[in-house]
Amino acid sequence: MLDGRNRLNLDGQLAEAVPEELTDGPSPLNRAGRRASDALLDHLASMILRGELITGNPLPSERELMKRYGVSRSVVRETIIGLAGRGLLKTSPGFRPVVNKPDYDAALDSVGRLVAHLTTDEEGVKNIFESRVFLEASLARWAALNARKDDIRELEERLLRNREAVGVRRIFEATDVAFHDVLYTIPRNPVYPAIHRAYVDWLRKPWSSIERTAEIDLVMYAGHEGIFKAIVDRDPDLAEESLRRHLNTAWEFVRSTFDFQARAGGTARPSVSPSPEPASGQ
Amino acid sequence: MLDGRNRLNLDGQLAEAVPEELTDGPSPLNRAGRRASDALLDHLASMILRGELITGNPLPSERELMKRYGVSRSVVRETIIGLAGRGLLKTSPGFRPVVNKPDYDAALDSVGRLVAHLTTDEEGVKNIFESRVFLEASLARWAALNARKDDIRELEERLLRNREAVGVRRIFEATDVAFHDVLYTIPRNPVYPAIHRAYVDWLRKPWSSIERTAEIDLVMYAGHEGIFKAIVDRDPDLAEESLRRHLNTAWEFVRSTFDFQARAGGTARPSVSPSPEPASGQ
DNA sequence: GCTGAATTTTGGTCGTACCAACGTAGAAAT
DNA sequence: ATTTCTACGTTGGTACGACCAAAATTCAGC
Repeated sequence: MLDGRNRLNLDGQLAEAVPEELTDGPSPLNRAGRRASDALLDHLASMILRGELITGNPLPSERELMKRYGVSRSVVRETIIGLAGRGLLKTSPGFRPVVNKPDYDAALDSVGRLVAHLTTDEEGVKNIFESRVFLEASLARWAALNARKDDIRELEERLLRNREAVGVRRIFEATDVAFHDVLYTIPRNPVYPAIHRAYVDWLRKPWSSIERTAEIDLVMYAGHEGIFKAIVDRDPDLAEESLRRHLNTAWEFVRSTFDFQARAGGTARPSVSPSPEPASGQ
Repeated sequence: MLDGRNRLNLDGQLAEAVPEELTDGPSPLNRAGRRASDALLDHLASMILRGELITGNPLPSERELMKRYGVSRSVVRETIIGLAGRGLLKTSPGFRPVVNKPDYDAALDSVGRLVAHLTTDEEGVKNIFESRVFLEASLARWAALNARKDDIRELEERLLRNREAVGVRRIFEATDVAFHDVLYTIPRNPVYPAIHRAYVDWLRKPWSSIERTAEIDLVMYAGHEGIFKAIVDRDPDLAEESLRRHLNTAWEFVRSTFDFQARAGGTARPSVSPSPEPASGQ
């Protein structure tokens, strides 16, 4: 029996919470051109957001849902896809969708998919990167002014780890990110760490394509050290300045990679397809 | 006639751009558990982002698409829903989906749907608001250091308009937003104005529920004036400080509204169904 | 008890069918 | 000839049934 296992905790709730929209009459267009899948979507979305569907649990099977709500499988599937698109479900082909209550991370993540396309040209990456420098510089300033002792201890520790990783690409990158991350946690607002993860994610591609040598790592590390010292010295202007300089240096490396890749894939549409040729069959 | 109207310009392109994934073999699961709708989605997404599908134009009919790509209607529909979820299409029941190339605004907008749920409690609003204060304070500092003459002229003009609107709720709010908006445009990075619109959007609900009197408007205006003067005087610290103080004052008003509204919540649908009754069956 | 084969369930896709809302085109009326 | 009305085709929304292959589950055999 699979009674209490992969059935979520919605055996009861669902049954009665079924919106009238989904149960009224035969099955034609539900009132006012509202899609059945939209109604179901709203319903499930609401359940997820209210915590009635536990995060991490799989959704009931599609066939179960269609029985439960009296809709066709098409509707169920479209609903699921819609929810997934909104970040309320994680789907992977062949598996049950998993409930994914959104937090700041999920929110940023959903932008990510769009931002991804904005970061295909240098212009887009530059805009994003610039905003990052701006924010992070402010965070550095804030840190210099407000960091607690344990914040500084954490910063120092991660700085050390970064030092030790010089020359070891993967680890250096990780410790690099980890160091910067402290800056985002100091204000103790969950929004910032989420933003940081988002930045790292968005800029990962161009970032990871930059050259890496022990010398370059050392330059980067030196930047971190400078930032750290300025914060320890409680010098906001210097902290900001150091961080700006550090990230701008990094940007130079990133930018240099664009001179290469910026070949075929221009910004607008040089478009590989030579001409639309409106004449074809049809 | 409907010849060149609601057919987009993709008669030619589509035909040849069809990815092999969608054409190979009979029709079982396309390689590696990849959903056909995902493949189609990527394909269309790419076309939209590359401008091959013109923004504002309707997509071809579903039946047309299924013929074109050799997939079933289910796949086409699921693709469309997926694209809509990503903000690449605007759909309204009964009408053809409309191409909607995303920009920073659209990106932020897609987060909005998720953020909306995070702003239902004071905690969430506070986090968001705090991040706004932080960013805007930095922008004020930046403005004090780098604003051009015409930036300052613009700022002054909007400050005046704001002054004139004291006491006239709707107009005051608009000019208020307009004033702040200048700060976001000064760095000349399209990301910031988008962020501002997003903030305004997210915080609109709690914001618009605050009390409004001529006196309060005057306090707000005074805040704007202080910020403006600090920027004109090229005093970054004062500019930042003024802005912080200004927004924190506003926050006090916002916060006071939570003591009231924190009743039923009433985000989406006041919903006829009174309560989910978390204790039923199972 | 644990591994592996047999079986059931489930997601992915297809195809067909029906409804209601439009829009078009042709027929009918002015 | 212009307008009006009606029949028909198209389109999006939904339902149902059928397959396949990959999971999940069960069961047999070691």
